Amino acid sequence: MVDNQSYRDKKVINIGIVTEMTGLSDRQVRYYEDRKLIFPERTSSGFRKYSFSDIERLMEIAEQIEDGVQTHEIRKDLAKREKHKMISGQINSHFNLSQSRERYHVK
Amino acid sequence: MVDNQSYRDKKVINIGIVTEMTGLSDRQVRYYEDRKLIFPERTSSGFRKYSFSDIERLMEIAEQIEDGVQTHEIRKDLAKREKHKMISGQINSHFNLSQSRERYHVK
DNA sequence: CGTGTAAGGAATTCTGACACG
DNA sequence: CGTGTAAGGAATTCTGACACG
Repeated sequence: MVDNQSYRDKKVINIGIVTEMTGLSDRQVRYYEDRKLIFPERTSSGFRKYSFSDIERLMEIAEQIEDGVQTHEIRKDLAKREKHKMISGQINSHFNLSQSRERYHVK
Repeated sequence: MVDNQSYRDKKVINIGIVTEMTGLSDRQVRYYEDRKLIFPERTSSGFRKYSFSDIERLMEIAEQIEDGVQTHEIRKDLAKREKHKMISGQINSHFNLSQSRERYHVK
């Protein structure tokens, strides 16, 4: 079954639960989205929906921020990882959709 | 890691997503709770929170209802299953909390 | 019995902005 | 740069009840 993985990645969690689980403020969570570090989905009415893996990701981000890493750097690390995934053949949808173009601009 | 299981059982999903995923109405979902077929948690403000396994359970319930099985019967089947789990040593919290007393009354 | 619905209220989330630094 | 906050509005969820059957 591929189900466990899908539970981990399925975006069904409101921001309220996310802040509770991560200890971050909603302001922080939204800001990291603005900085392109996380990619929640939206309900038709505009509510953000997160997955468990988003929550894990946020905890990683929080650690780095505490260590003084800037969002810009964290973002570059993400790009690096995604690149490896591409190479290994694991396509990531948000990467394809929102980052592939940019990669050829960012120098 | 025990994490996959915890994702499955962690109650973090609002009723809106549940109705969307199961195709049931909120009225139905709440009714099945009233009938003691599912056991969502509550936020401090009273919002119901469901897990992925709750959603799976709801789909099972929906099937049985369609087959004309009454909630009362579905509930008894649940009790039966829980009993087996007890025997095999897998304690289930809601069973312990809300049903163990009852078992000695229900004839 | 199982489910639909209108009703009123309370809690959640959203965006854009000002603030500090 | 990263985060707090007050502001106003829109969408969500909650409960108890009436309805049908």
